[in-house]
Amino acid sequence: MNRNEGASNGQVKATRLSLAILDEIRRRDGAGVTELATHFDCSKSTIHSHLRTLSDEGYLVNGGGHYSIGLKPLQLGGHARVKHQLYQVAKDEVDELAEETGESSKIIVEEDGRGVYLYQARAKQAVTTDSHVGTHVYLHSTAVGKCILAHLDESRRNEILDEHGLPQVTANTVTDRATLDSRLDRIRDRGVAFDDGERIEGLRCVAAPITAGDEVLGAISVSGPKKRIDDETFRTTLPELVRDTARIIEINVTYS
Amino acid sequence: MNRNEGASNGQVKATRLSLAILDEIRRRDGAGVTELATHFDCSKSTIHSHLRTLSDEGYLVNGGGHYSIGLKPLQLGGHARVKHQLYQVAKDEVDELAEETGESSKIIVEEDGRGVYLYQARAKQAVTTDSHVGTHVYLHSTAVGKCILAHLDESRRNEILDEHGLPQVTANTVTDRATLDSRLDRIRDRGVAFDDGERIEGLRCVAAPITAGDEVLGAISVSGPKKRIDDETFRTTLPELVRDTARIIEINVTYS
DNA sequence: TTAGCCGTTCGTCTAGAAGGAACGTTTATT
DNA sequence: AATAAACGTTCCTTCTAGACGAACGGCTAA
Repeated sequence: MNRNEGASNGQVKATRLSLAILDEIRRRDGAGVTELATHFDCSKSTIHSHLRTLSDEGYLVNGGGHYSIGLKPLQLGGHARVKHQLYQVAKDEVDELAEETGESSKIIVEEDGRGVYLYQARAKQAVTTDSHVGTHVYLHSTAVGKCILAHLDESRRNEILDEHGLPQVTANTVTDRATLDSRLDRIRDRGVAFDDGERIEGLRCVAAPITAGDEVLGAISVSGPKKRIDDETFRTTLPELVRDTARIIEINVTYS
Repeated sequence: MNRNEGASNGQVKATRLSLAILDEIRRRDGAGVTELATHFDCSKSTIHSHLRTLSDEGYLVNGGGHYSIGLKPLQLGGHARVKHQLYQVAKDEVDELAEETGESSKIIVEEDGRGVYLYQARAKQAVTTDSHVGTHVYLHSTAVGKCILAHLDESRRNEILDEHGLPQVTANTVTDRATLDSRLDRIRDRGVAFDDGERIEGLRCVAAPITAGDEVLGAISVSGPKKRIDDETFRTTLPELVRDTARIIEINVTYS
């Protein structure tokens, strides 16, 4: 009957469906029983019992038959974040970076071959983008992601790039493996990475990796609109600032 | 035949267990199969299949048999937060409040009769407390909570207080219903609430509710150590500042 | 008023969740 | 070094409870 993929052995099918429902509701920004039943090709009653359970536990909120994400995940996520070493040692520095530059500054870590924003500090005039805490992005299409890619060991890097490929996000996204490799080389040399509208049109970003020994913990970045970040700032001022901040964070890591 | 017990009707038991496991791992700050099997009084293999599923979906990370909370919940939580009206209109104001006062400033909303921190802005010298984004607190033991209680309709307020009671958190916590009621009256009169070490010893907090029409959306606060917030600041300066900021946020709500 | 769509509830059936025992490692003890 | 204890993990069997389809009640629109 159900032609599920073979990789789901020794797992709890009901939980899988519950979590898949959560994710679908996030993607749709809220949903109802019928549309979810259609999407997952199963009965309304099945979906309903899952929704009821998830609502009861605070993972969903039910607004007259329309279900949307509740605040319970925020408790778990907040916990995971606070316990994350990089968050503890980098948050204050990233706050300062945002304040000094007047732009948006972020901490990102790798998970399952993609990048996750751990934290975002926004100065008042900073642009609001679609990226908020918890957002997943492709590693090859952002400066922060390329920092991480550059410092992963080769086998892991190949694994990730094979799995996710190099999807084109904007006109400027690097979609060629050779080009990407040469960029990663330069990132390793310089200690900073650039993104000139590769993920979001008109958005420039400068990033630096945070390493401990031979392991990369994540990366930090400053990003803002092209019209406000001129070439001089983009190529000289910001790289120095971001690189220096990354060094301070690495020292924090060592003594924490 | 059907063993339906208590309040768990028409719900998915496997999902309930999965979510209970997540919460227990959060409380324990990571756990292993055996201790969880003991805690839930069920077989190791059952726990294991749940853990495997949750890890596979990114809700947990498995570090050599020790499981801890993953970053996937951060994605859901971040989404829920960004979609929350109060976060959108209050974040910038709360950032400013933290900067002006040099203390910690928060946004809180009510969920299931308890308070949830939606956002926290910390100035550099601000104290680090146990409360981070997503933390749940009792409404009667914080200034922000009392703001919300004061502006809920009476039936809902009674419902909440009956369900959770008035547990004593510190020596200063209000545990008497009559005392609480008179404080709530004063909060309604003044538009601000105070907390002088009622939740955390030595921590003072000033809060103001955010209302829209007759509905309370949540509350904002500034909190800091008693030694830094003198009586004058605590009773006059901060209340005015917090109240004014709340008014601005309420205007933002109206025009959003 | 009626038709159609929605979320919700109910009772049945069998898929799959739960349990127990055994395995392979790792860590502590003698 | 040998042994024991404890852990996470796997396998297989049993019967619980998750999935289903049909029916219900509430809502909106024609």
